[in-house]
Formats: sequence, C-alpha cells, structure tokens
Amino acid sequence: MKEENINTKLKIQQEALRLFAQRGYKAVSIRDICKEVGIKESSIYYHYKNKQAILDAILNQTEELMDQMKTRFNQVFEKIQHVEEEAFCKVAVAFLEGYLLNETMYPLIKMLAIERFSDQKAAAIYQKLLFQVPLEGQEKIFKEMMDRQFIREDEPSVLAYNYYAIIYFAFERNCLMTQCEAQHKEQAALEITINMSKFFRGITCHD
Amino acid sequence: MKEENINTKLKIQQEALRLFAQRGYKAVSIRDICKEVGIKESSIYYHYKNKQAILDAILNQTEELMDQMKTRFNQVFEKIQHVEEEAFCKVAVAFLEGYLLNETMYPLIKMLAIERFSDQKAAAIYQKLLFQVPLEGQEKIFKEMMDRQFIREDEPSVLAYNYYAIIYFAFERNCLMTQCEAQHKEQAALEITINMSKFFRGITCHD
DNA sequence: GTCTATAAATGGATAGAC
DNA sequence: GTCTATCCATTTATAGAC
Repeated sequence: MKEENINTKLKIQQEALRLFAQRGYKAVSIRDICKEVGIKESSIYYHYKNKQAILDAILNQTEELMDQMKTRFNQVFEKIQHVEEEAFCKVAVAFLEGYLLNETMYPLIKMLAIERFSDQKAAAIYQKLLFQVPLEGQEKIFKEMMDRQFIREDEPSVLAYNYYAIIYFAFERNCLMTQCEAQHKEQAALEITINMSKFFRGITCHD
Repeated sequence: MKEENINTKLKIQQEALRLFAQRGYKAVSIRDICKEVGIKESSIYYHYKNKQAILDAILNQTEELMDQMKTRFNQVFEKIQHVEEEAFCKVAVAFLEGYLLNETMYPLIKMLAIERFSDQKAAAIYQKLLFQVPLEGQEKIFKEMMDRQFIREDEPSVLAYNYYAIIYFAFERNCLMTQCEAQHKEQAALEITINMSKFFRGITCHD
C-alpha cells in the first residue's frame, strides 16, 4: 500500500539484524520483527520460509561484504605516498569509522559477537571479518611501507598485530554496547590517536 | 538423596552460567538448566524466586570477584624486582591464564559479552572487569617500573593501553568462541609472547 | 527439598480470505 | 502481498502431594 513496500523483504532483513544485534537470534521472536516492520506475523512467511532463513540471508550477504572491504584496503594501499604521524593516526581512525562502525558492518559485528558462542558458522565469519581480513590487509600495507623505506625494517605481521590490536581494543571498549553514540565514537577515535602516536614513533627510524 | 545435594543452589548457579555463556540469558530455559542440574523444573523455584533471580545472583557475585582480581594485581606489583624480556612476556601470558581464562571469570566474560548489548548492568560490569580493572592495575605497575627506572620515562596510561590491548586482542581472537580448547590457549599465549617482545624492546632504554 | 500436575503466556508456523 | 484465525509446541511459574 505505502511507497516503501517496494521491498518489504529487505526491510525485514534490516530490522531482524537490528534486533538480533541487540538480543541475539534466539531471543528475538517473529512477532518482534514483524512489529518493527509493520506487518502481521503471517506475512513474514511470504518473504521467508522461516526464522532461520532470515538469519541465513543475513549471513550469506557477508561474503560480498567481505570482498567490498578487501577492496577498500587496496584503495588505501594505492594511496601511500609518504608517512607522517598525523596522517598515520588519521588512517587508523578512518579504519574504525569506515570498517568497524560502517552502517552495515556494525550491527553485523554485534550479532556475530553474540552468535559466535553457539553457532560455528557465525564464529567462522567473525574470525574472517574481524581478524583475518584486517590483519592480512594491514600486513600488506606495512610490507609496502617497508619496501618504500617509509618505516624501519621489521616483521610486518607483528606490526599489523600491534597496530590493529589498538583499533580493535578501542572499538570493543567504547563502541560494543547497547548503543554507540557520537560521544563513544569520538572517545574511541581519541584513544586510537593517542595510542597510535606512540606506536608510530616506535616504527619510524630514529633520528 | 545424593551426596552432592548439599548445595543444589550453587550447582544451579554454575550450570546456569555455563549455559548463559553459550546461548545468552534469554535463549536458555529453566528446563535446560534443570536438565543439567538433574532436577525437575518446579524444584528450581524452591531455590530461586524466578529465572531473573538466578542471573542477579551471578551478577552480584562479580563484586567480590572484582576485589579478588584487584588483589592479584597488587601481588604481582609487589614482586617486581627486575625486568627482562622473557619474564615480561611471561607475566602477560600469566595475566591471560590467571585472569581472562580463570575458571570463574571465563564463563562470566562470555555471558557478559552477550548480555552487554541488551542489559545495562551487564554492560557496566563488562566495562569494569575487562577494561577498567586491568588498565588501572597495569598503569600502576608501569608507573612503579618507571620510578625504579626499569623502563624509559613515558606516559603510563599509554603504555598500559598498548600492553593490555595485545592481551585482550589475543584473548578475543583465540579464546572467545564456542569452546576454548588447550590449543587455542597456547596459540593466544604464543601471540602474546611474540607481540609483547616487540612492545618490550620499545619501552626499555636504548643501548 | 523434590516431585506431579497444570495454569497462563509466548512463540513458530499454516490455511485460507481478500 | 497482506490479512484474520487458528494450531501446536515451548516456556515460565504456581499449587499441592510426598
């Protein structure tokens, strides 16, 4: 009836993810989702076979999301021309805001953070999305920075680990809660900036 | 009837926590808990007013647990006599094993990691237990190490942040999943050792 | 302190009208 | 594509026997 009805299926997926991210899959009822979407319980079965199918749809779209994120890494990678402290910290904050706090990624991360304890598939996706992809991407960047002699020779995987641990930690500490408001994002960004500065001075050459 | 019946109330709490840590509070039924304990559903109401009361009991005991953990920090604190790389890394691994992987703490952390997204009280406890207590404790230790000139002058809070971020990251990456087996603990310990070495060389004086 | 029985509410899912 | 009505399983919780 209304103009938004062009895609109820998508809205179901979005609202479901929002609720799963808050309470976990099992704790959210079909009724809860339908209430948010604004349809009756039975209508949801026109779009999805059952509750599990909604979760599957959400999980299946992570594959393409993963590729999108890898592409982003490569874009950053291309841009490296020189390295100085302020820009270095800004890139780290940009990773927080563009990847972990990304509109699509953030609720997905929260949901996976819950489901990883009972769902093997969720655990595997969490591993890839939150550890493998960022660590590999970052390692590649540090390797390149070394080749161009922007930073001291060192073990790229160790640098990537120490670098990303700070970002992940700031994210967990400030953003993984009931609601991540603007002030929390700012605090996370601040912590990354402060702590990344020390890290940066450690990896650039002594003078 | 059996000898273990001395404290059914405690067993209920333990089994409940084990299940809450896996599936989350809402997704675990009274039936599930009773099944694990080995009693009928109605019997649980003799020990606890309702399901919420079991969760409250679990959360309330975290206060004393927090104090216990603070005491441990102080014990480490007293022992600092000298600092060399291997011992420094061993202390970090000991923190992982004695605090985060502690028999009581580990299931509690998992449960809180789920509930923090929907329960404000759980979120506050997670903050204290996983960020505030470790960061403050570690900051104090670095301050002392500086006073005794074991490490270079620096900002203690930044050192504590960079130090603990590595431990927390290794814990999240390797241990927060359906089951943390011996091999996962070893991998986490290995990652901490490797990455802490670099951190250590950065904070001790140049020669 | 644990049991059987049962009430009352909630949740997943289907049938069939419009 | 959404609705009303309904079914059946699960879940929380209580009453009362032993």
